[in-house]
Amino acid sequence: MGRSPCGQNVGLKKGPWTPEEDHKLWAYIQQYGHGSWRALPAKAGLQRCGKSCRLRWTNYLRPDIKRGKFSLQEEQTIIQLHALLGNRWSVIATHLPKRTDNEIKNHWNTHLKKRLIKMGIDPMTHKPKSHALGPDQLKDAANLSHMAQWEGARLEAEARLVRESKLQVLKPFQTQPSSSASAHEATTTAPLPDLPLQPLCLDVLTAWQGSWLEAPGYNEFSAGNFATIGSLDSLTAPSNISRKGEAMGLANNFPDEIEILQLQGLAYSTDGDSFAMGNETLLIPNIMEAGLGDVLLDDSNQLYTSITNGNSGSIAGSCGDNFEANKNCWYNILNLVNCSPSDFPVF
DNA sequence: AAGTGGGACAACCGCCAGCGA
DNA sequence: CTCGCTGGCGGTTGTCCCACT
Repeated sequence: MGRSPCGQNVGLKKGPWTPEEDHKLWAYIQQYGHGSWRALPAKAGLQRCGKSCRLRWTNYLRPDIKRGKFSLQEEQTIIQLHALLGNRWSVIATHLPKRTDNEIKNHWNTHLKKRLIKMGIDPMTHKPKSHALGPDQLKDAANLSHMAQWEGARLEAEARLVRESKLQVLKPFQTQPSSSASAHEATTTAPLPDLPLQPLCLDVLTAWQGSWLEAPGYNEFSAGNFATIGSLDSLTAPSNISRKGEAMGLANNFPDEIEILQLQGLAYSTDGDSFAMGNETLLIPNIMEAGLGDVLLDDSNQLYTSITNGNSGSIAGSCGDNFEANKNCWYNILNLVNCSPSDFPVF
């Protein structure tokens, strides 16, 4: 490729950013947007490579970043998403508004990983290190693994949708340099209204799932129809999902991203107990009909409270809102949601 | 006061995918 | 299809700070 690595160019500065550099970068992006990161340093008068500027902006200077301590709920979300997705920090970050993937990754490595280890839980598999499951538990674990597989795919698709919907929302206005990394096509200084750039989160999906479940005719989206989509890639690719929706004559009066989300919900819900994808037919426990999103974040944004409301096998009792007071439930979920992506050849 | 070790977090590096020419 | 460029991602390293000896 012939491109010299960032920082190896003569005269380019490395290491911690100074307040002056921050101000230059901030001021430039506020005024012009970042445009091409490669060209930005020279234009902004910075002795840095473009990549360094981009990282500094996306991980630190961006105004839509929340800094400071992670809340308990954020930590629980990270752990649960990590169980589903593994080290896919960017995907996890889309479900934690205002947190960057780098921040989440650091927090995992320095806090959460160690905490899980202290609790005797393998941070990679999210399994207790010495724990033998009985036959019933193994069955539940297998079911939940399948569910986790689907949920992982859905979360990834959501992350992609968040990125793309942000771009779509920004397009008519071009750029608000301070708004987010998604403004990376930005080159103009057109003023923008405050846009709703919060990542679409699990509870949004839950809400939409609720809406389509009540909608007439949703049962038409049968397992057979869905199976024709074929591969997981085509399932999770928004464009394909969108086309599928059009082909099925679904309502067009929603914004694109909402329609796609609705279809994602449909992808999860059948009137039967199973649907097929590729060569695999999945059995879906009742809990699946509510979506694992309900497990992660219910309507009140509390974690793990609704898993026990479904007929989810051997998970008994009720997880309350407070983590400390409900460690057992927390352990149960960790025990059963064993869904390291590497376990799933589909991925 | 100086040295040391560890924690926390910022920043860098290398790889990869997507895109346009 | 290939090539080169760009930006994104995940893993790793560097730096700072603080507690402890």
